[in-house]
Amino acid sequence: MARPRNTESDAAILAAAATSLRSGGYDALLVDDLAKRIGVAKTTVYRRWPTKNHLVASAIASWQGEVEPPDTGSLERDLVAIVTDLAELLDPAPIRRMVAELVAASQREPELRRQVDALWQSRRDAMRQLLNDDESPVLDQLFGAVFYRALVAHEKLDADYAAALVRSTLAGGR
Amino acid sequence: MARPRNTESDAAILAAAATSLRSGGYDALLVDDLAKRIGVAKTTVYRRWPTKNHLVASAIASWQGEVEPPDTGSLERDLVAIVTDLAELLDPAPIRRMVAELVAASQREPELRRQVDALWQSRRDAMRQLLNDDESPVLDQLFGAVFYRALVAHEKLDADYAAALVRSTLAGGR
Amino acid sequence: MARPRNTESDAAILAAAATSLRSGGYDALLVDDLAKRIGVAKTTVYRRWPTKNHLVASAIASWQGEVEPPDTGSLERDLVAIVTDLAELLDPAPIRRMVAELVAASQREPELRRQVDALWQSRRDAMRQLLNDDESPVLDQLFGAVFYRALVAHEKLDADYAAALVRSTLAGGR
Amino acid sequence: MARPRNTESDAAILAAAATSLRSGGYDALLVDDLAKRIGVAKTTVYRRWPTKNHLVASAIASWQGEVEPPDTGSLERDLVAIVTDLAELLDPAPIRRMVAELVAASQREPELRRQVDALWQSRRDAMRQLLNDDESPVLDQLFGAVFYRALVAHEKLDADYAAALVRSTLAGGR
DNA sequence: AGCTAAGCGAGACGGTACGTCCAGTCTTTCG
DNA sequence: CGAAAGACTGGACGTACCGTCTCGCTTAGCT
Repeated sequence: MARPRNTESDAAILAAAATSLRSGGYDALLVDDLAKRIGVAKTTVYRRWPTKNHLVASAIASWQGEVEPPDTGSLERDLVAIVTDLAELLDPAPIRRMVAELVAASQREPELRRQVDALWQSRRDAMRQLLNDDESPVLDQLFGAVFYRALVAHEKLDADYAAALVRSTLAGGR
Repeated sequence: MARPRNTESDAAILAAAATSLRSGGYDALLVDDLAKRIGVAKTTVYRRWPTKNHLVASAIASWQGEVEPPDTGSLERDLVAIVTDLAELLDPAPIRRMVAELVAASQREPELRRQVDALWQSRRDAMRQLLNDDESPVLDQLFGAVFYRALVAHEKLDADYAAALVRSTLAGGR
Repeated sequence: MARPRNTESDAAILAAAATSLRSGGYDALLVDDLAKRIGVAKTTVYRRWPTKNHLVASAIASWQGEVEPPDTGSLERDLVAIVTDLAELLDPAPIRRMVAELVAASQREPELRRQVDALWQSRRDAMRQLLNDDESPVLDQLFGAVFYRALVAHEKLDADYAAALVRSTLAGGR
Repeated sequence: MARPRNTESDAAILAAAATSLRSGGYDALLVDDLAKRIGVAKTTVYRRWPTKNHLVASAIASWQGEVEPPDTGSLERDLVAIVTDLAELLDPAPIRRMVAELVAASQREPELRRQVDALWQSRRDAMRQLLNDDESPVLDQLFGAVFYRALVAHEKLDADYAAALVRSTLAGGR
């Protein structure tokens, strides 16, 4: 019944936030600047996201399309598809940096956690469906390895690695 | 001729920093508070560490216990020992929070990265030695799964999980 | 031809405004709160009064009846009647506070000035009529003394003072 | 033992505050601008005065000139001197505006009141001494008339008026 | 009876200050 | 020179409140 929120503002803010994040990471996103840049009042930002952190979470979530569960007929090929997609997503340094910030922020703020978790949800769903086992640690092994190389080991992530990882996981270590 | 530095201050600062980090992570460590709490001038802190980040790095480095490579005669038992150790280390929420902060900070600041990496080095070395293969993704699968559950999936980490993870990794998924 | 304004809203708004003003003065009157409290839209307030200041002026004016020029047959008694009335009006601290705000606001905003001036007009008219002299500073002396004690000197204002003031003014100082 | 406060900053801040107040009254004094203008961090201002209001109070207190009690041998001439001085002080519109703001603010904040009262103190003292009567309403009549014309009646204040006012006050109305 | 202009509740919006928080640097005095 | 104390710069954050705007709905009164 009241004046509806301007959905263009939502989009503009998210877009601007994403741009800032990509360019210089978390610290490059200044709420004041962002608002000024897109011609919106700071209050309009804070009405939508109570905190810079919340905005960051949304910005990332927004730039992430849904992931379709692959269906190549082969479990291995399907797994490779999913893992490769994630690996290539997490390879660029700016992305690693931001994902790391998000992971940290999601430990601090429960609200944010939900949004960040949602980021990976479709990938998890696709994987669970393929594995057909709700308990198997295989999901952790595959996704974990990718995150681990991105955030902890600082190693390269590409299609070759993804393939090797899936192969190793399916075959077992000795 | 000049007054020597008070080495007790070094220790006190590191200890206080570690305490803060454990309790609330990176953001809970405020240089001002820390100095006041232990009765030291802020300058005394900054004379030793040029930056909060450097201090954090030192604090972490100081508390990293060396991990002895186990030798039970069985590869699986050895792996379970290492993985269980890490899993139990990363189970408590405050630790997760802080590790997440460190991971994020280490993406921001290259200097910090080296120190944070050093934190896990002895575990990596032990694992590499057991695996006897510098390229195998198995290390990523094991450590990655543990970090993943701690930081991304927010799931429990205990000895049972560690054992199941090792078993799954060695046996292979199907 | 169009829907008429709801006159009950006028009254409710004025009443609520007066209450706020009495309780905590100018700063205690928040248009948002006021509207919410009485279940009226902010626009309904602003349709009637273009500004918080205008509303404040009306609120005060509304609670102030017209002042009848007294006619006791004696100039002194008439003057005492008028001055006592004003003095007793301006004695309570909340009123002083608000009058002070109005005086200040009327310096800022010419529009408001007219309304605030109107507040005192009937008293000025009555006085002028009694004095029968458009130039005499006596009006300033009488009204001025009362305002001065209320706003600048922070001294008591009661019937006794009013009588003494009139006496002194008529008699002259020495 | 610690670094002492920079007393020049105190003075510079007060001077800048006074300038702002004179130019446009209370609302023209913006803490941010002020700090920027004199090359000081906002925190340096807030370290000294917890609030804009406190700063305003100090600024006013700092600029109050002492008034010497005149001694011409004639009561009337002495009174005219004092009243003329005040009248000419309060004639310019910007001053009226600011005085009105101060009067209002001093009703709001007790701390401020003391400082604002001090502004007029030496004039009151001089007047009391001349009148030689602690109770006489004559002081209220004279000062009150001037303030009244400045703040309520919006009428001219000059030496002629001051003389007429003193004459009227001494002679009595009728 | 329907059309229309305005009132209304709800709340978004632009704008502008305010006061707070912290990192890192600088300055003073003492030992 | 080292250390304690704390002032200082600098810059972002989130809050508060004003006055305007835009919805969708309601209510006269004119045709």
